[in-house]
Amino acid sequence: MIQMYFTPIDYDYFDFEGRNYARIIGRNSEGRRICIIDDCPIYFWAILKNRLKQAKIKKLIEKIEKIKLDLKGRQTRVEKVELHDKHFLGKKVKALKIFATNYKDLHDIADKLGVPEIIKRRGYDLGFITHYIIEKKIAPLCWYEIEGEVLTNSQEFGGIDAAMDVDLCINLKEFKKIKEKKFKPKVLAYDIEVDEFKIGHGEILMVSLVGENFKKVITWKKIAKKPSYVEYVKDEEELLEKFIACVRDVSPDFLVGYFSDGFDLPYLRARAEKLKVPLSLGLDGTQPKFSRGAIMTGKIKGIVHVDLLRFIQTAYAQYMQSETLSLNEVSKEFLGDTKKDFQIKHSSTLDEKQMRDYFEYNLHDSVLTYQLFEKFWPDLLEFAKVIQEPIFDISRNGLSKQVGSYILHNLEKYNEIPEKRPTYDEIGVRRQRGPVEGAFVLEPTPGLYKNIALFDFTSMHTSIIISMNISGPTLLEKPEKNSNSIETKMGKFYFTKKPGFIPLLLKDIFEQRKKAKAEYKKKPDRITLARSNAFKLLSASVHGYIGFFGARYYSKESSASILAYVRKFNQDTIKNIEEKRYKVLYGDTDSIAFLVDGKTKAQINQLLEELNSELPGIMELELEGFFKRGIWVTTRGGIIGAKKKYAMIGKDNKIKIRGFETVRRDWCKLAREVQNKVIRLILKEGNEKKALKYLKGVAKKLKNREIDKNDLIIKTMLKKPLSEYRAISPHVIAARKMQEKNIPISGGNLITYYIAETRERKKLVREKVKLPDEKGEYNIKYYLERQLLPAVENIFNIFKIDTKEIISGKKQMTLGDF
DNA sequence: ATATACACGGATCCCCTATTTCC
DNA sequence: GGAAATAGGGGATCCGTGTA
Repeated sequence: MIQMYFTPIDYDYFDFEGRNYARIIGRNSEGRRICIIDDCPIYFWAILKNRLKQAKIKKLIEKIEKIKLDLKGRQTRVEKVELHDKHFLGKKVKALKIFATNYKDLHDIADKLGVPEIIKRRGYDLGFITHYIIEKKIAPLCWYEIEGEVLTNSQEFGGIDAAMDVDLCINLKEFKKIKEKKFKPKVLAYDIEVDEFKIGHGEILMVSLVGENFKKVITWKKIAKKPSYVEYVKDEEELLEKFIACVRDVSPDFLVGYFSDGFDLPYLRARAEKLKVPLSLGLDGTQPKFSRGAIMTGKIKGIVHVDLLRFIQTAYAQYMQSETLSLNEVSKEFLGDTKKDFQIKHSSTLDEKQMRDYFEYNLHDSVLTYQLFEKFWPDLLEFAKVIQEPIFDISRNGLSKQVGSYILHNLEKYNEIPEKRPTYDEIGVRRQRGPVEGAFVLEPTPGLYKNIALFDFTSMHTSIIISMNISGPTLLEKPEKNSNSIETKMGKFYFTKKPGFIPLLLKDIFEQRKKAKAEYKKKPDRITLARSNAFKLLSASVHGYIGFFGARYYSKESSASILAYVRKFNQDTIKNIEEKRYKVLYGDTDSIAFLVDGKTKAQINQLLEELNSELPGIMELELEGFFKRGIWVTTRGGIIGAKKKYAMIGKDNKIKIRGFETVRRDWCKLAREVQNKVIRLILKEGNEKKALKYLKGVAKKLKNREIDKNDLIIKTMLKKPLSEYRAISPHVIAARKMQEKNIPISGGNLITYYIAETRERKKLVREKVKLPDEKGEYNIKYYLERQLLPAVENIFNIFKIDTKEIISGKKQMTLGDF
């Protein structure tokens, strides 16, 4: 027997003699790599019909206990059956806990239970790892004092210890959770360079590897003076072998790439296959396994393969400034560093110096990836600990999956049996029912306003779910007295006031977030911040989860009700503010902007307090801030006020711009910058004259072809494969042109192009599209009339200035000379 | 494949009518 | 003179990208 402190990092499982065993790879407190083997009770639930007689239940149990199955070359049987008092969807039920030998057979056993006494069968679709973590509570990256039997050259489990490249293999006997210990994971970042982008179609030229005190570029492209970090190999075959040897040598906990699920790892595999080099990266010598599906996922046994891009996509993208999630932009935002400048060309055309730059470039990509991982590690760590799923999944799962996992791991507190995943057909039906009515947006009156106050509801959807106790299980079938009710387009819905487990769970998330936030304020550090963010993201996603057709706890009625409350509280509050004789300018979902109108700060706070006193439960309205000026414009060509488009300037001169072309990446830089400057000039001084003068200057430059073509590039995302486009828009044409030039194009590519002059008169914009490096002159008419003017004309319209006339020079200026 | 709805606005698509062109 | 081609207007639709 051996005893040690241990933290789990990666989980998988195997079958031995028909039984499931979890295999957990982790580290002990000395930093040694440990593999522990453990099992857990395997069972699912059969929910019984109401008021079954004891004798009948007993008979049923006896019958079930006799079930034996022989499938997939494996014998399986029910080992025992217990009767339990449980909850299902918030209701008390009697349920049978049916134990069996193999998790994979639970579904088949459940299929054998089609008897009238059993109304539902649940809990067989969680996945073994999730089931195991729930059952044993050995959660990722927590710390445990473990006790077990060392496996050395033992025949137990088919000689597993000999196959695994770890320091120690232990058959777990006892464990208990202990206080957190410091843990610094071993990380290796990697990146490959190739000549042909299509997976496996070209040779791998080089691969870089970066770890702590470790920097290497492996290549067979040889030059005269090689940098010290470069290591030569004979050919591509040897490059693969060397790469594998390096990974095995460093033996990292995490092998990290950027877009490596979609590119680097599949490329390595494809080349390895072609050259018949086994890509044995796994700790047991196995090759990476790729899951099918639109997005490929590469899994390496024992080493957690992390594609950072995917984690950033789900957990961070919505809070980021970057326009794309390219390694370059993300590094700039989070590290203040960028990729090395290097124009990638076919390697055969590169001279010695360029090749040296290429090495440097390749290495630096891994350096950035390594540093980004360090940056995001606290977030990955806290997410994994909060949600209790392995980092491999945490780093790839979308928000619905994360919320779903969190719920599953916390059901036991409420004695709940898990609901099943919807079937494919059920999802189809749910999707067909269409969307529910969303939030309310108040139409603004266009204009420039002074002294504005902004209120907003704190975590509005979340606080409504909690305060009004909304969820599928708390929805009442029939109206009841003393319940919460709300009118929606789908009908009137009633929710019990007896707290349901989903609102309670959400309340718990909400409170834990508050706690983490307070902790962070007291002692700001990366970990408490990450924890706070994890709870924040989780709590903000629950409403989306409830309305998501793939969710276990999907409830369209609940989603409709939440949104109906959102509208109601916002509209009622607007009415209340107006009744107090304030002029409300604008409101969107959970916010309300209104004129201060000479009132003092204390009076506004008094108003806030009054409004808050009428709100139920934990709902709260807060003062977001005071603003010196704000502008709202009309819709294009219309007279009505445009929603989701405004700009305000705070007391601190900080400018908040929402929805305007300035913040949209599918407008050219010139239009965006000019609009931004115009907005700033107007907000800062409340005077449009300077802005107009500035605009005139830019228009003149544009007409004289003095504008840099780079400022006129339009960027648009290709969102799907080229062939799927029904409307052939300019960016589709640009993408086709790129394809003709053998630049690989796929959904997710940011397409750049500009609009050029053409010899003949062409009607459609798409006929004037040119790629940035294509020769041509920019189309003055297009950029004037379709970019520059549209971006600012609505703003000047507020001041009754018609920019069209001024720019085209058809009419004398009405504002005097400047 | 998958958190939700609302909203703007460019560009094309598509149908219609009026006008021009062609034989 | 009549059919076919073309232009253009305007609403519908597609598409991308924001706000919340």
